[in-house]
Amino acid sequence: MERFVSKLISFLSCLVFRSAGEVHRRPAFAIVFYVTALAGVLASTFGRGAGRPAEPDSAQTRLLRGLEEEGTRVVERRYRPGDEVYSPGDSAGSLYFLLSGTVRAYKTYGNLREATTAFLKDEGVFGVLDLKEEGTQREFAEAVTEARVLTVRKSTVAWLVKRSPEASLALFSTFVDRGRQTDELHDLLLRREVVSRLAKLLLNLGERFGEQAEEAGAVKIDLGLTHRQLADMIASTREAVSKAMIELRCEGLIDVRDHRRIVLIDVPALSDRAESGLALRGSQAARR
Amino acid sequence: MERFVSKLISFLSCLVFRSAGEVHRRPAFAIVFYVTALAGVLASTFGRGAGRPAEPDSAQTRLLRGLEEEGTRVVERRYRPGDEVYSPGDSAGSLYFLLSGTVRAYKTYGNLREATTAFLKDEGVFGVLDLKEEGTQREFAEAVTEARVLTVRKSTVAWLVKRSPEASLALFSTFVDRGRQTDELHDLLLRREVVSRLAKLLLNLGERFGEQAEEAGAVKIDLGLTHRQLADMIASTREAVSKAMIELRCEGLIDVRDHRRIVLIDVPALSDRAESGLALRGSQAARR
DNA sequence: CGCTGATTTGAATTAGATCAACGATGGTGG
DNA sequence: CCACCATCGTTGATCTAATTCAAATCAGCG
Repeated sequence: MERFVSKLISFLSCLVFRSAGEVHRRPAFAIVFYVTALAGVLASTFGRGAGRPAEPDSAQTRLLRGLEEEGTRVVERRYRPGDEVYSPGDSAGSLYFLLSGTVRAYKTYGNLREATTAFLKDEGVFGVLDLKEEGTQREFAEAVTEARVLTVRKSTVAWLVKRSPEASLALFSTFVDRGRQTDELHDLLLRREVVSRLAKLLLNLGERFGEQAEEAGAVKIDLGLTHRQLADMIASTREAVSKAMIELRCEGLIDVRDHRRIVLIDVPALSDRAESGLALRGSQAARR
Repeated sequence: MERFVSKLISFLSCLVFRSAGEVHRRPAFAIVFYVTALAGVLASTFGRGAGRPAEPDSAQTRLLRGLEEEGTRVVERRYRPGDEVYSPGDSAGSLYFLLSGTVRAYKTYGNLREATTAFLKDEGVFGVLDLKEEGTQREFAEAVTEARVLTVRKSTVAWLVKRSPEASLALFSTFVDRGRQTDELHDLLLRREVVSRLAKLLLNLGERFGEQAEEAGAVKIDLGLTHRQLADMIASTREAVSKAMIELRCEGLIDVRDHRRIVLIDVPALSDRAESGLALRGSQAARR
């Protein structure tokens, strides 16, 4: 009976583009602080995250500074872990700029599974990346950690773009950064085997969020990611990730320290693992 | 022995980011016509493809008209089916605008397989979508049919963007169009079963390239795609596509007429097929 | 007419999803 | 402070779909 109810919920939920997981996980509604900010306020707001703030001269910073100088109206919101920023069907009239914290965008697919399509930390745009106000969101976005997000109406951005070439180029760069991540996601999803996908993911994460580890050449990924989160990023399952992680650990390519601290020991070898599903096998495929 | 040679070639080829298939398929070098064009020339060049020309007011047309009016120097090249536009490692200093014909971008992965990451007809940008001149290509691009491509240095585009807000917005739209396609590719790759992926692909193609078929509500896809090409678009194999096509045909969702003319009979049903790997089954997954 | 490449079919194999079960962990509320 | 509960990490057994391999038919083209 419980099972049936669960199914029913999931079915109904799907109708409105929400997975059952969604519903279960967030019984309480997001608590959001609204801060209507004008130029003066913004000056004190940007780049002061608890975590590593956006680089002082990143494209995003330049863009937001542009907005600031023009004295446009924007909204900063704070989210707590698990809070939803938007979900499919919501208006896509704004762009969202991450100021601090971590946010992920994801889609649901198949039977109640979710695939993380973007993982942002401390900076980055999200939302539907265009300047048309009409559309609707086609994916979910939620805060992973405490996060500060700046919401800007697209008309405002378009107005700024028309006005300032610098802002235009800055916006470009911001979008392009996201584009590159999207490309990496492709590379990831193409790989057949879970180990390959995982290896590739770890390399990507290492490149974007990695810190110098104790050992020379080793990279530390200190995001506290669970196996489930990793699974969602490579379109697989907890169990499969578990096994793959163990495999990589046994091969000495990675190491996991005091729960969740992933260290990439041998990056070149990891790359190999990521590329070749198995370079060893047959390889007569695609001979045309 | 032959087999060994084939392996060796493929191995060596991979080192320079070229699949063996690549090498085998194009024994002759691409023959390319260079047409250095200035403003006056361009006026007579744009939008006169053999195929359906870009809409007179598409973002791309506006953008190119902008270039034209500024009298900037661009290059139009013609490619024959199978000719390579660029491959990984080539400079990414230019943007490529498709004027007529069909072009695809693809990556190689696993053991000599290729995945089509973009499929453009009559219009669209390709190349590394940013305005930095330094990088290198990370994928292949080849002409599928006879094609005319306009090559524009990124510095030229950047210069135009700084100069003209309209051009800036037009470039934006052009990029955004590609972004949407990329998103669709994600949706595609996430699906587990081949039938789902294929159904989704056909729907996408129908939406982008479909024509009204004889029957009401039916959509005709007349691109002359082979099963292999379809397979490359959904990261699968010829055989699997064959079977999936038959399955869809038996269910009366699609029809194939005189070789390669695909007709989507029942679009709504096809959507169902695309969404639910199988809505019927277990569905206890991801219950957290 | 004989080629090459495309399509179709079938059989064998395999990777991974699914399902179940258990100890460990960490946070919550009493 | 402790009991409780949810989630996490791990393992193993089962099952399914898709790749791989092999082979035969068909279509179009020089």
